[in-house]
Amino acid sequence: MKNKTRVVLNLDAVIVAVTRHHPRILTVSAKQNLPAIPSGPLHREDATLERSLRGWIEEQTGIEVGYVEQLYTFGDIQRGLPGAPNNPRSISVAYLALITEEHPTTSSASWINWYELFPWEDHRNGIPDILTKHLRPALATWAGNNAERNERVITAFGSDNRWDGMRVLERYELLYEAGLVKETSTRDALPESISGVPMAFDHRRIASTALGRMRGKLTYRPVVFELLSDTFTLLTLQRTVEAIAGVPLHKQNFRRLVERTRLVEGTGQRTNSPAGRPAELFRFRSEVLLERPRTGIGVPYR
Amino acid sequence: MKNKTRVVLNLDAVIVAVTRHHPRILTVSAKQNLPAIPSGPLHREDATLERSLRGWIEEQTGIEVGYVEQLYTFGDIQRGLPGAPNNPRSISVAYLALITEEHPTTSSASWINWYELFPWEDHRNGIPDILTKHLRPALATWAGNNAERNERVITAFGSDNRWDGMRVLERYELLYEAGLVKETSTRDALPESISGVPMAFDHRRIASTALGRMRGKLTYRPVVFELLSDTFTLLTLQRTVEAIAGVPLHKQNFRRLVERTRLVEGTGQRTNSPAGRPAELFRFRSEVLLERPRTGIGVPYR
DNA sequence: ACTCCTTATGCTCATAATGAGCACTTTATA
DNA sequence: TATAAAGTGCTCATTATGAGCATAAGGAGT
Repeated sequence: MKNKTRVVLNLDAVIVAVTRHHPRILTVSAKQNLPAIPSGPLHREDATLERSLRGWIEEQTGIEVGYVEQLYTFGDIQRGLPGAPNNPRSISVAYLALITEEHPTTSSASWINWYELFPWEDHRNGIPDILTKHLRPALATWAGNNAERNERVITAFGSDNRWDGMRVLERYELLYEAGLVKETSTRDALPESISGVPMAFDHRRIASTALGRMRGKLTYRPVVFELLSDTFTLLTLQRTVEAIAGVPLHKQNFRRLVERTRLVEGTGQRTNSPAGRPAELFRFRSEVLLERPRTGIGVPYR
Repeated sequence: MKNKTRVVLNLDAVIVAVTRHHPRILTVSAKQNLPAIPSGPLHREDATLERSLRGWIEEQTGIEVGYVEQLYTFGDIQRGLPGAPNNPRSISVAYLALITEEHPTTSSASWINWYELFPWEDHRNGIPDILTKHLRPALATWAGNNAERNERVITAFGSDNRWDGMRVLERYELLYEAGLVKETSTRDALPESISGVPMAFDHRRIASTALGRMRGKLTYRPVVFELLSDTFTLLTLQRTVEAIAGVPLHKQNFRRLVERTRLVEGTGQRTNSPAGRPAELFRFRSEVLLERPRTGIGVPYR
């Protein structure tokens, strides 16, 4: 073996909760007061990365996370501090962690709405103006008549009737490259109300990876339930899905789907709602873990 | 910062090619002559992990890989050599790399059929006997009347009419845990014709992750084309998909699908087939990169 | 020239899934 | 007793999916 690069390994966690239909992630404050994703070390004693991760999350925040999934490993050189070239290389293994409630925050930690980071991703009330009035024009300017750029813009941002919710990372990276977000700190950067709240380091990239992954997963695995308490109403379920997916859903059809796939079962109980007809409380049928494989390109064998 | 664990980082590559309908991965020979996935270091100079990866792949094998995608980062402690407890921890960032042809192998490298590693994954000629006659019974014995084990077996191995092609890793891990594969080297291990060819370290896990990922990706992104040369017949396309997906496809429906999504376009040319009617040669329409978002759980917005 | 083999294509059909509406019920609170 | 909020039932057009039958087009062999 020749030159082994010296490496420092960190475990980053995008900790997600959905509270009152707002999808939120936990942040701590880093240099220049920018929010950052919490991060911790790999402990020598821990047999697996995930165990270390759970460990420091609980130490630092008191939260015992439920569902955890590895997201991506970031190791680009820009991550290392700009200083001496002999600095060890910084490698981050990023995880997605889901919890069922918004926990009390410690002094240094706070929750931030995912759509404050990515305002253009929230289509629950239709196509956001931010997109049509600001971002797309700005991107068009950036692309000019560079064919490749234009194609990338189209692919990532689609047109109004072709919006792929999963391409969150692609979109953020494009905005980054176009110098439209604060992280690039060019004078082209749009105001935060449009380009979203900047984060420290490349953490907004990590957050966008997480959102994209969640949206993807949603379509073929019942991850929503990791965000809900034991029992919930169907409407809450729907709103939670909408919060992640970023699009409105047709109520009747949603219920039809949920029924058909038999994802949940009713407890007899009902909510005592503040107003309106009380809703029935449901619980997740964990038997469904062997649920329908993804529907997709002509692979039969259901 | 407290105790930073010392870490050695490696980049592993599952290099995939499909030749004459056989999906193959490149292996090198490791200790005890077991096949291993090629692996290389992270070079300090390279700005991204991917660049390092491409670099050593070309150095070691002469192959210039096309499509590359990060798979997973493995860091479980068993990976480290069992020796001194102060050994640095071994971390592997595994990548999936697709190439269009089976390249000439160097002295130490050779290609191995994916289904020699996972014989139970090949359903192209119906449910394999290996599964019904050997694996499922063996798993049933292992599970006994342990409810949790049984549920896991069902989830991973389904029943004959519920087989989720994507759960390759889950299945391998279960077999591993049940001591049925050679890597665990218990006397329970089934013969290689049933349990598949063992690999060094945890490399069969990595390979299974890759297969699962490919099968998943296949259903919503046109990755097949990374495995094909510029022009190809529709039947070749179909056979390639089948090779990865591990299931047979209905020819006419497959063609209908390909047409509808307008993934390919015909060149006027035809093959001079050895027998039978010549097929038209097609090429991939790269314009389709903004192709249909995944179809799935009630997220509209096509 | 004809037959057979092999692969490519065209078309039909039943069933299921999807996206969108309209209308109406149920229950609690003001 | 209205009103708000939430739940339900049902229809309908469109598209997707899984499966089949039938036919066309070359090439090889007789």
